[in-house]
This record gives sequence, structure tokens and C-alpha cells, in this order.
Amino acid sequence: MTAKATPGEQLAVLTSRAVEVISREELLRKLEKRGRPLRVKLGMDPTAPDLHLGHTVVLYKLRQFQELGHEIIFLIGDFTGMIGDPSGRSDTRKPLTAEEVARNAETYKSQIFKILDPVKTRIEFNSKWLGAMSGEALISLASRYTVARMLERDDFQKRYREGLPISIHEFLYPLIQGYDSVVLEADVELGGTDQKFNLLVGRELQRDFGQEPQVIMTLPILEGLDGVQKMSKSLGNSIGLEDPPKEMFGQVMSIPDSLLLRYYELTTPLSSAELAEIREGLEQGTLHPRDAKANLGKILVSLYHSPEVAEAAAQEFDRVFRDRQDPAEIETFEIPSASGIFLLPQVLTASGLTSSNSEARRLIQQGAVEVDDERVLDVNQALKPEPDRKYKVRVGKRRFKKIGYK
RNA sequence: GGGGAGAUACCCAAGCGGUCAACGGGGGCAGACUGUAAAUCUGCUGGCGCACGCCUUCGGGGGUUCGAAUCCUCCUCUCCCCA
Repeated sequence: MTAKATPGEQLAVLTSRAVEVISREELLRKLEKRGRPLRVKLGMDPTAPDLHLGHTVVLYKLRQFQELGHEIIFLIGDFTGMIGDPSGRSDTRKPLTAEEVARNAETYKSQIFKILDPVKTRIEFNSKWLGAMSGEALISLASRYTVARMLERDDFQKRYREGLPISIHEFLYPLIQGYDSVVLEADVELGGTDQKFNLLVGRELQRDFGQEPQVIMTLPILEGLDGVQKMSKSLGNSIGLEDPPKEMFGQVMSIPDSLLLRYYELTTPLSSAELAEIREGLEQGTLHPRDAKANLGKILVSLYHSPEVAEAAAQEFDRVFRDRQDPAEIETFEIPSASGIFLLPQVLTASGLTSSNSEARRLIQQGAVEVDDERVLDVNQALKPEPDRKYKVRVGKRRFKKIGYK
């Protein structure tokens, strides 16, 4: 895979897995015509500190461009992040402070290089040109688009119909994102399917500024652990690239079977031949979904941590959940004897196993609590503080702690 | 600028002077069943040494009342109609 690939070959690779390319012809033409590498832009707002598997779908696409020798620009929307992308939202985002945005942006840099080549990646911050933009320039930009066209967007239209608020600054978002493309003179811009509108605005603005419009390519949005909504940290259904190995593996195991293939396709670097093999195995029943999922877990943990760690995580998973044994390591928590905390609900809360005594009581009543492998149903049970004695306490399926007194 | 409607727990949404910690749904958690999957069934879903007791909660402040999420008043925010 080198820059020597013909335009036609490149086109095939680059448009694979894309939901929409506007347009393939333009992309081919650019590949043919340009003597230089294409300038490919991907923007992300640093709205959350952690990237998750959903983000990697588009990052992999960017990597393909990179591998073919094109110039890729990872644009950190530190300015736009303060506006908040209205895409797909049914409400206004709360704006982030400059500090939050700066902090998140920093963590992005390290995380994207798990996929992209740091040497060949150009990173830009859009505050560089947007921060310096004059009011006059902003008004001029805003004059290039109409309210009616803005309201063509699904999410705006829906909110408008339902009488939900739309703030003026939200109209600015697509304009500003498009303006980024003008400044960067992007040849191609990538994004999730939910970005289509914003990407299209970029095309129009470039044309308006006398540039050749960028080709836009949209990629699938990965569903989260619930299997329905898009993966998002705020929805609590995401797998973060920096999640600890055991957690990451466990989360992969909990994705619905219906998404198994989709995860393989969108989040792993497997070849289409390998994917076909897995698909066939699943369809013919020669590959058990559980095994396929465990394999996926290992692939992903290997990718973001290491193969050794992945193997260990898989074994630990089997140990705890399949064989119902204790985890290899259980954290110990010591309660000062003088604290007067002996009753189980209080012990659970003090050790962090539950968030309140009331919750602890509820869980006990529901049979979710075991002390030394014995289910406890009595809310008033106490732990006797014996020296050197550790009680093994389990809450629900996955919360463990060894509790002793000191 | 004028007129109308509205703000309830994580989300949606009832309640409209006491019996409201607040119906119902979603989500979440737990139990059963499993492959820690999905589906299904059941229970729980403000806090407090838990007591039909106390405290905090129904946009914010003040007030009426023995008693307010429910009434009055001011404020903040949102939507709609007219200009």
C-alpha cells in the first residue's frame, strides 16, 4: 500500500465502508488531476475528554488516506467546541469553558496516535483563525447562508416544529465548521453520517470563496453497548480507548450479538476476507457468538493495550463470570474499629461498594450481597471486627472487596 | 411592545391545598434464566443507625395557610400568537 497505487485503486480502498461520498466522480478526478497529495480534513470537537470506539471508525478511514500518502489534518475544534455542535441534538449543548476544551484537546492528541501516524499527521486548532476573527468577518460569513436553508436540517426542523429552543449561535456552528475547510483549503472532509449537513455547508462556502469544493465522505455511526443509540460517553454506552483492559474486555462481551459483525467491521483492522470468514462462521453456527465476541475483545484490547494484557483480561473474565470464581485480585478496604461502623449497609457504603446506606439496604433485600460466599438478606447483619480477619464481600455481579478492621 | 401557555426526580410525563418522596413510561440497578449477550419474568429506583419518624426535593426569592408541587406575588428561563 503506497502512494504508487493508481487513482482507481485508491478510490476503491478509500470509499469502502463509506456510507456516502459526494461525489465519487469528484474524488476520482481529484486523485487523477492533483499532482500533490490530497488534503484531508477531519474535525473533532474536544467536548469530552475521552475518545471511544465510535470515534475510531472515522479515524481508520483517515489512516487509509494517510497510508496512501495523502496529507491529513486532524482539526481540533477548540473554538467550535465552545459553541457545541447541534448535530443530531434535540436540545442545545451547554458550552464548554476554554479550560475544559484545552484539557480535552490535549488528551485527544495522545489518543488519536493509537491509530494515526504521529509523524505524518498535521494537527490544527481552529481557535487559531477563529479566535482572531473580527465581528465584521463573522457577519460577512453569516450573510452567506439563509435561515431557510439552515432550517432544512432535520434536527433544527424537528426542534422548531416541536417548539424547542434553538439559539442563534447554533446556526453559526455549521458556518464556522465550513469556514475551517475554506481556511485549510481542504480537498476532502470526513465525518459521521450525522455530519452530512455541516460537511455540505463546507462545500458551499468553499465554492463561495472561489475554491474547488471539498469532497465529503460520511462514515457509519457506531451503536453503543445498548445496541440502539449511537455510542456516546454521555449516554454511558461507550467503550473508551483508555478504559482499563479488564473493563474494555468486559464491555465488549456485553455488546448485543446483533452488533457483533458491525463491530468487527467498523472497529478492527481485519481484512474483508477475514471478516467474511467470521460472518460465515456465525451464520453456519460453526463459530459460537460468545467465542467471536471474546475474540473481538482480545483484538481490541491488544490494539489499545497489548496482546499480553488482552490474554490476561480474557482469562480473568472467564474466571470471574463463566466459572463464577473470585477475581485474581480483590481490593482490600480497612475500616477503623473506632469508627463504630459494623452494620452491613454502613460497611458497604463506607467501603465504596454502594453509594448510600439506603442503596445498600435495597441491594441486600434483593439478594445481591454476599459475605464470604454466603448471601445475606438481613439488613441488620453486622460484621464482627476480629483482628486479621478479612471478609470477602460481593455486591451484584461485579463489585468485590475484602473488608477488614484495623 | 401586546396577549397566551409553560418550567415536576436521570429523561419523558401525571398531580393542581393535606392521604405526595410525588401515578405511569423510558433509562438504570438487582434477582431468576443465560453465553456477564439479547429476549422474557420479578423487584427496586432521594437521604438519614430505616421508625406508619426526621431531613432534602417539584425553576428561584418572598408570602397566604394549622398545612403548598398545588393558592398569591416578584424574578429568571422557554414556547406560541399578534406587532
